[in-house]
Amino acid sequence: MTADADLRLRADARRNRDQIIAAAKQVFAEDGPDAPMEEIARRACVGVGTLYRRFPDREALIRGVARDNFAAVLTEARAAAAEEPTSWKALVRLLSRSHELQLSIHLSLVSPLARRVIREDPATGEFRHAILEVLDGIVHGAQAEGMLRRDVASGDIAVVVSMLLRPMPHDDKNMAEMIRDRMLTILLDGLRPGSALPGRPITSDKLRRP
Amino acid sequence: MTADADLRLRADARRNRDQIIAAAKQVFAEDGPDAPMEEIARRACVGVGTLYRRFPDREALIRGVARDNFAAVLTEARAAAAEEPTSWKALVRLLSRSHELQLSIHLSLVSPLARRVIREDPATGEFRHAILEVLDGIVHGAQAEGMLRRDVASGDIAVVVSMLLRPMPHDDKNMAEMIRDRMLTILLDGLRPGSALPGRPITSDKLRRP
Amino acid sequence: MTADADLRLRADARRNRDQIIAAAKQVFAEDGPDAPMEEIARRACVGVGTLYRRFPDREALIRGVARDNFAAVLTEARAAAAEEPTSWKALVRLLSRSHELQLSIHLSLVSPLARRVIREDPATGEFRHAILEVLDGIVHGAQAEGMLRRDVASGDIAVVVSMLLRPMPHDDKNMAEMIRDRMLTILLDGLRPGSALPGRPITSDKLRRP
Amino acid sequence: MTADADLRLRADARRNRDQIIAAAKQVFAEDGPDAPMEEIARRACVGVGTLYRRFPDREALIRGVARDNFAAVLTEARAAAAEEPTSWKALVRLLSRSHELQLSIHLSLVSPLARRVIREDPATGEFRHAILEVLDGIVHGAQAEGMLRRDVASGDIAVVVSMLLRPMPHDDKNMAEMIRDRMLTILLDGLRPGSALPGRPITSDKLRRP
DNA sequence: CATGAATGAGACTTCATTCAT
DNA sequence: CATGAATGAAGTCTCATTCAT
Repeated sequence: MTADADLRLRADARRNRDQIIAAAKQVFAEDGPDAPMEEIARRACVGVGTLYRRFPDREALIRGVARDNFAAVLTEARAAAAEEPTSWKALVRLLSRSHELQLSIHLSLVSPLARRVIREDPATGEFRHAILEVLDGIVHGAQAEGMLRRDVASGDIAVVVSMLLRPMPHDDKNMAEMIRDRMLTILLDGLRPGSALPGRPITSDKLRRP
Repeated sequence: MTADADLRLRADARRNRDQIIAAAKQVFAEDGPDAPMEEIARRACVGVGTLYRRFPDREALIRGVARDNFAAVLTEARAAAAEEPTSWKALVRLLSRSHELQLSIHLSLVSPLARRVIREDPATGEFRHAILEVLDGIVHGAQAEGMLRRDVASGDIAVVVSMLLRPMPHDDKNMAEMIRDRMLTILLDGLRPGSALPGRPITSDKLRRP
Repeated sequence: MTADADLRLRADARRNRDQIIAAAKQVFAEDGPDAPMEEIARRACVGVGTLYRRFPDREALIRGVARDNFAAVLTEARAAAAEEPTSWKALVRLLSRSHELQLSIHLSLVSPLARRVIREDPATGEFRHAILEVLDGIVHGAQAEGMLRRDVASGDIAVVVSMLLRPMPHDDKNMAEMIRDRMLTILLDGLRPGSALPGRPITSDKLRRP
Repeated sequence: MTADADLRLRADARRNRDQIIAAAKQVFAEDGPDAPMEEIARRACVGVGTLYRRFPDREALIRGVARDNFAAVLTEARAAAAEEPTSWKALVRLLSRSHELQLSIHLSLVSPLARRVIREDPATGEFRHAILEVLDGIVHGAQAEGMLRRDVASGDIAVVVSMLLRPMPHDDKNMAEMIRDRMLTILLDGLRPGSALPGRPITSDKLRRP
């Protein structure tokens, strides 16, 4: 899930690195990607110095989080495709619970810096590509099953996912979850074969540079 | 549009205030609500001193922007309700073009500070309340017209609006617009009477504390 | 002696600016051009913020000091040329007491950063050019007087000055002064018409990019 | 060349030490004595830990470099005295090419820290003493030969050396060399018997605390 | 009142030094 | 012993806010 270079880290260094990524995910999610580096270091129980040794600057850290994150999403997408009996069910699963994905979306949504960093990182780009490929398969499958309207493509689905996974405007956990479920249903209803959509299907390569 | 106290401002002071709000909207939209105060002052063509005379601190400025913004949305919602021939059309109009609304949503989305400030400001709260009341009327109207599924309430619609108006994940203006149109159609399809939604309708008072 | 833009500064800002330059000269002379900015601010009796408002970063400060410094040297050179009865005496005066010059030399000697900044600043370059022009006149005059060997040019003299004005390797003030006097005499003796020098005279344009 | 204790080092440890000193010389020459320790370690192809095992802190490293350096200078001075046919020629040779010396001078010139460390290190002091003794012999010899003015002492010569060996204000290698040659000739001319110098000869003990 | 200068707290980053592996 | 990871103090710089002009 992480770059090859990291595999050669000493055990303790490796542990630190993971703690830092985990802490950064948390803090980024809570305070946005401008959160103080010290806060992240504290959360990871390391000194700032260690953080900076592993990630030379904020951009590198964002990059690190994004890669780890996209990698996790890819895993999740593959699992959904492999484990669900139908493509439509895989799609529903992806739409309902991709918590990892949420962070990436939040990140690239909120901060111009983060957006740029993510866009410019080739490794993240590859993950994105792989994810969209899996999604492509699911979309075509669901269309073949007659469950999904034929005038959408995996790019449309990516957008739907991103809409669903953005932070819901409610602080209450349960409420937020119910809201999300309702929106999911509305969207799924809207995704069934029905009236024609405007424009052309958003194919995955249209999102290459989001 | 603004609190009563402001009405007594001298003409030039008034102009300053408006310039500042306008500049702040721009800058907040571009750089988020943590943008340097000097930048906002510069854009408004006033000194920081003037900005601080009008808005004692950043929170006051955010408050000012939020009020102005919610007021504009209210105006827009009332216009839609008054001018469109059917409630359903009013709803579609609200969903398609509420650029003012976009900023509020962006603001309360992105920054914990802004979220708190908006939530805690009673004046903004009143605007929100008024907006949801108008929306209530539209929703009931559209349901009476048989165009809108009966298991949604104005709170659900507010959520739908917020989903649609968040920044779309694409830098190309046209692409972003097409994406939005497609999502709008999908959502409208999903909002037509159809399969049952999970949970209970989100009534407007459920969103009182967003 | 300072750039035009500075003339429009408010009176207090102007005073601050001058204090900062003066403090920076002192501190640079004592601790080199890597000295903490805070130290300089303290010496100038201003906050760091003020220092950074006037000079956006260390390079800008070095540049400011260099300009001020070269301007002073130019004044000194012109005074020597104008006030001394013979060119040779003007030359001797320049060689003996150009305390201002000392700092510039120290600066450009000691720190790669300072060297680069000084070299790349066009304003400083113009001062340097003007100084070398004055020196040219003095050199030619002294040669016409028969006091100065004919196989040197103003560039050579600039080098001699720089050798003399570098910090002498002794902490005792008086000792350092005596040492300098002795070296001055040795050098003046060496500069009188005598045995041929190797190479070609260093003309001022050879030092354009020192 | 180095203190006795070092002689007992195992061969590989010895090699490490030498690599470190060599790297430090390079790096000090390029970036000054404040250069990062890691940089020096990297250049020496050892870990920082090894560097710190050999030299407990930066001062110790500077001390090590200074000793090594002064030792080399002493060797060079002795060689000049022994190999040149006349004392004057030995003097000229010392003045023209003492690259080792250059570093010491650079060091003690540039950084207050280095200056203090060098001054306070007894071992370096002894080397300095020995060097000045050799120089004394050369000076007296040259005076006896009638080539050197009688009102100078070895301290004066040390100063002349230090003037000549400081970095010349020019980036072009060839130019710098030509400049140095010209200055050498001027100084040698000035050192021939001639007009009386001011002050008293700088004897070597006057430089004991430079 | 408007202006923009000054302040200083706080965030970022670097690096000397220590210490676990 | 060698290594390079971890630490945190210290320096750089930014910006919210106050205040003199």
